[in-house]
Amino acid sequence: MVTVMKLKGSEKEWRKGPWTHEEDKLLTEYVNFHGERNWSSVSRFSGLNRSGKSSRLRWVNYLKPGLKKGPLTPQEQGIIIELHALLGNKWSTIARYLPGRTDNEIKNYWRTHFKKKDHKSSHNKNLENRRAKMLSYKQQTVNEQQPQEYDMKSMSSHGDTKREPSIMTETTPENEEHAIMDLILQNPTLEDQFYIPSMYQETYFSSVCQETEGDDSLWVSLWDQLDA
DNA sequence: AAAAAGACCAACCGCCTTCTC
DNA sequence: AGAGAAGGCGGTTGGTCTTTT
Repeated sequence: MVTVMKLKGSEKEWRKGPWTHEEDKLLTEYVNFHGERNWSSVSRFSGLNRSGKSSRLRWVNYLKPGLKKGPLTPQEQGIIIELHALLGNKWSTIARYLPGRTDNEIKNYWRTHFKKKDHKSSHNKNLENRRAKMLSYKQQTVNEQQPQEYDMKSMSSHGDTKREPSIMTETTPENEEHAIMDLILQNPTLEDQFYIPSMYQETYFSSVCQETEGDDSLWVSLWDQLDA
């Protein structure tokens, strides 16, 4: 059901609820002409009665060219699980490593498949241990390198325009984690390949996924095998 | 066949950060 | 420097479809 929202302190009433084809068309025309910015101007220039926030969300999650439709591949699922183990609920960060997938999609996937199931006893503990091991191990490696050797070139390779060079030189925990992740992806050591099998052993991993499709115990047993 | 439960996903909300003036 | 606006993000909700009982 579509409703109309009245904003506090404003006479403007925004339409809410599912988007129509006509609205999608208007929004697409607006973005094609004005680019992905000035979302608050969408209603003024396009005739849409949607808030800027709503318009941006619709574009980013549904209309933007290059978005992949359809179910996540076993490969993508594996990457999500492993990046979540490393990064936690940083959905937008995880999405940067999965071109064509949105943070909302990844978040929905995670909630549907894993959130409700409490694997804390074994699965989650293994993930936490792995994350700690990897960060500790890679931190050592990063500290031994010049920062410019890994930070910016890896950022650009992932199409990440948000992180600027000046920001990357700062040693915030988030930047360090990104740098570690990028370093792992670009220069995998044998140990990395052991810890992140889905990223380096495609054939092995997808065959396992196909054999055990739909079985969440795969991940528990996989971690157990690796930890053995 | 029908009701209940589960799965999936689009969209909204509120908070935080960044930008602009 | 600071206030307000805009953008971005994670959490949550609610509707629809599918599966199970």
